[in-house]
Amino acid sequence: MKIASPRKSGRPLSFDREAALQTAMLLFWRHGYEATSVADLTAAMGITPPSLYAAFGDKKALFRAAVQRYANGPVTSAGIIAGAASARAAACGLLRAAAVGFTGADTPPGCLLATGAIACSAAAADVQGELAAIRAGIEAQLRARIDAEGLPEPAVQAAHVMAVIQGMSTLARDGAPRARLLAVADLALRGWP
Amino acid sequence: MKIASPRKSGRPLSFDREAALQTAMLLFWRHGYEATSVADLTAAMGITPPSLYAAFGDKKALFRAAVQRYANGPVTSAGIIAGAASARAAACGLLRAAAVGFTGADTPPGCLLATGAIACSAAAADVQGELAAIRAGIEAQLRARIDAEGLPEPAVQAAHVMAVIQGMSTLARDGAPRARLLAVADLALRGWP
DNA sequence: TTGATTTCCTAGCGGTTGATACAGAAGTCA
DNA sequence: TGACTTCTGTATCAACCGCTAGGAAATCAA
Repeated sequence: MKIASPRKSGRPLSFDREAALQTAMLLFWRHGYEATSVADLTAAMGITPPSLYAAFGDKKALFRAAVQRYANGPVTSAGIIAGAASARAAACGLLRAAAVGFTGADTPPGCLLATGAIACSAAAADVQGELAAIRAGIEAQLRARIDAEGLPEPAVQAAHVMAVIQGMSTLARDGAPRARLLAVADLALRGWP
Repeated sequence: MKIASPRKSGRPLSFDREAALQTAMLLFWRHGYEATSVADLTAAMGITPPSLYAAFGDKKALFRAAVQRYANGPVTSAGIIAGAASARAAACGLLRAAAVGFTGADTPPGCLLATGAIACSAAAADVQGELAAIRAGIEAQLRARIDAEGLPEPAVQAAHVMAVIQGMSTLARDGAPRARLLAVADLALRGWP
């Protein structure tokens, strides 16, 4: 039974797997899952289709890995929520992180989780569901944080924050600058209980 | 020169053009522009490809006609904004109409303008831009309404309302019921100046 | 060097995409 | 009735889709 360290031998990889995954993530981020073709991916990653399939499985698995890389970056929603001093601080942190993350100079505008698979064919329904599950998880964590403080309407408050975040993704895609998004984030908290 | 009424002669259409357009609109609404194939459309509309192309031009023109039909329905954003008694009433009307419109029993969840062409390939960049222009137009009308009353930060207020509306589309797609969306709409107005 | 192992690229698979040539059918006109 | 116009279905186009078979090339242990 193979326990660990499969003693790699044979021809080594000719490309940086993490760099290729980063490139794929940026493409998916900009164009979404279905509108990004394998030909687009291989061209941007600088590899051929067989290398892509050998390294990542298939297009769906590559997208999942890209989403994983996106969600587990230096700033995570779970980290913001858990590390905040209060539910209000958690909501504020999420909104501000979204405003900044959706308007990065070196990244596509908007949010991969929000736009990666919103309207897609039946063949991508599972991918759509996975992103929805991630969004639901973030919303549930925020709701639990609000509920723990005994604030009113935790579900509605959490849903409102999520809606503003998803909407800011579209605003960013439509060209709204970071300052505008940060102002919207502040405004969204003005109705906090 | 052909002035008007091109004196239709020849074989008449064997299908109801408006009903077919309605069917196409619902398909685009659910799956978006690119994920809806011509084969999907012809199957649902009950016609063959040549009939579709003769009646509507091409897929892009059919989508534009569907968007037109969607935006010019019984309830329009421009009508809500123009008919409201105040800027606050306009924002409230838009938010509530969105909550209701995104959770119709006989229509797909969410908003065609929000999800019809969010993340798409370069070939659909023009369609994406057209939807963005429609969104920008609605936001501009709302902003003008706010500005006319001398309220503070009209641009940010309008952007916030638009963000909540776009976000509610995603919430609806993820299964949020109408009551939840209406509660979010009310909450979004709590920070009104 | 030899053999085992792994990755590499070339070429192409079957299927789907949006869109159309063609010929006949079904109407309106005189 | 017959000329004319328009719509209809069949059958298909070239291009692209996600994906892979097959063999050459590169690295390892021995």
